[in-house]
Amino acid sequence: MTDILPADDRALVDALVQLTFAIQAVLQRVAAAHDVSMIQLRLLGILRDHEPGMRELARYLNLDKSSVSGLVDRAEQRGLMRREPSPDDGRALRVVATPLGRELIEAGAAEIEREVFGLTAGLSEADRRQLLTLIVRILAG
Amino acid sequence: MTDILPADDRALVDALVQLTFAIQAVLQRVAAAHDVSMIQLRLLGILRDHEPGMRELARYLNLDKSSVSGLVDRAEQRGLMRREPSPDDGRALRVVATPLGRELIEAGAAEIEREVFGLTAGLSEADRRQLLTLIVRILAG
DNA sequence: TATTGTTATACTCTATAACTATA
DNA sequence: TATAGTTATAGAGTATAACAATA
Repeated sequence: MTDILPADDRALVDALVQLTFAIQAVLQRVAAAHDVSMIQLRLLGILRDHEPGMRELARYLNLDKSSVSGLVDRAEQRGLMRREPSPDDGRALRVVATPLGRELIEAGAAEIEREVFGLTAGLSEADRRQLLTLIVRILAG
Repeated sequence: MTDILPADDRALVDALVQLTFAIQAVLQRVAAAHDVSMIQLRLLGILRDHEPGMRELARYLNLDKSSVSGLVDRAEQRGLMRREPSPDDGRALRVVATPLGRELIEAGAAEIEREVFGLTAGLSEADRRQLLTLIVRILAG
């Protein structure tokens, strides 16, 4: 594949959006394999490294706090997480993954890593380095 | 940014997933700006170049046909598309975008192009060419 | 008063199952 | 019988508005 032609902006945008759909399809499939929704998987992903309050969770997920109440309700009913009182603030809660929730997200994350990495099977090691560099620069923008 | 280090596979996967969320956020925002959902915008995107039947639409969107019935119901009520009888098959329909639906998707697509391209503002022309090449190779995989 | 969180309500999106009409 | 599509039903996800409890 040559680099001598100027990039077509629309082609780049189309490629980026198509890539998005391909990756979202992986996430969707992995979530479904564990019988949860993508948003629940994402929520568990946050709980991997955080014990956020409801408001913090709403900010991470870009949802209204009332939506998060419902998400956590259903996840709690499934035994994936629990609400704990905040030690500092009598109004606030901390949402914590249960061992079951942790198992699910660890397994899911491993599958996502394997499958998404698998999308890059056609690239060389140098290509992957280059791709990572470019994406990191986009995300830093 | 140097290329002398070997790529960390997990870092690449994380970057790809984060990029996905960033682009999905753009799509979500553009859809919301036009007061439609992402799935409705995507549906209209299909109607830009096709006049599919309900079953075909379900296949494109990877949804059950009954889900598509509801999507088209609501879009039709908003005047964005209409069902027409198929000339060939008495059972089948063709779904066609109305001028209003066409306006919406043309405007939305332009905004998406502008905003997604904007994400690459920190890249040089050569970087963009390289990025396009890499993504095309992933999608061809 | 402001903040944290829940609840009531309404709507969209989705799948499953049962149905109608046409092929 | 098989296919194209709809409808009934149920549940998840979401936002808005009103609320309770704490800061």
